[in-house]
Amino acid sequence: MGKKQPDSCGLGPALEVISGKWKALLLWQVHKAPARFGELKRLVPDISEKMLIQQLREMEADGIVHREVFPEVPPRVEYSITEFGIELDNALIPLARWGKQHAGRTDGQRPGKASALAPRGL
Amino acid sequence: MGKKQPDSCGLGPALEVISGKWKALLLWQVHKAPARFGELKRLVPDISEKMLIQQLREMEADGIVHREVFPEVPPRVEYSITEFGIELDNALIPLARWGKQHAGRTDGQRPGKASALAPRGL
DNA sequence: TCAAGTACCGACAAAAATGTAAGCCACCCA
DNA sequence: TGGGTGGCTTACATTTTTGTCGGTACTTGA
Repeated sequence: MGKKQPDSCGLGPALEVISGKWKALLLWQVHKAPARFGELKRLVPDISEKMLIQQLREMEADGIVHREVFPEVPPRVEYSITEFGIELDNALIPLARWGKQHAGRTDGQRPGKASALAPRGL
Repeated sequence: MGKKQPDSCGLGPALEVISGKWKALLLWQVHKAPARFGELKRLVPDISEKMLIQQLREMEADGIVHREVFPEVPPRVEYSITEFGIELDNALIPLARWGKQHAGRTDGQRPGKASALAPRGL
């Protein structure tokens, strides 16, 4: 970090925020509607509880999702998208369109990939 | 892949294509101007040769950069951005703007991060 | 009393991504 | 004959990310 490079285009922070295996998927789920922990678990069946909570916490720290505890019985925790998250979502639309338009050129070509990242159905 | 989910928004492929530690940076460099191997090495000083060639090859496989060998002496290899890559670049602009606008909310908050991904100056 | 549901935490292990260092081959120049 | 450049390749090590599995605390229902 000695010399500040003139090429700070903002992509770094942005990519960091969504580049978890499940983050985009989770962002999209809470974008559709607020959801509670167990609900998200059901919506994204292949995620483990550890990963679910971990990614949610990071997204919370990054300000794109909001976590609210309702002191009821049984306890209820709801995750919802923030304004900040909605803007991110919108910024992702062109990228999604790009991926959709040219689907098939990249996907399925590399056999050894596509297992760790991009679970499926993005 | 048993049941096709209705939520194929294209983000998966797109994220897979740019989510390497150096890919966005490299895409941006070849976007500015075609460059040869050693040139890229100089432009992105912290990348190792192995990573450089690896990421370039993957980007080539994904169709976003083009590799051309000039049978000269000394041998010359030039990497340039493709049409496909330019479109990707454009699709990334809103995302970059998002990251730039809200810089500081995410960056620098998590001490243990920012080392593996997003080298610097994105 | 036992099972089940909700929302987690944490140790450990596997897998994936990245880094380090060395070597290769063809050529040029001295 | 030896060193330097260009564009790689390969083996191996380290770091980062993700997964597995078990446990916690509380409460309701059978």
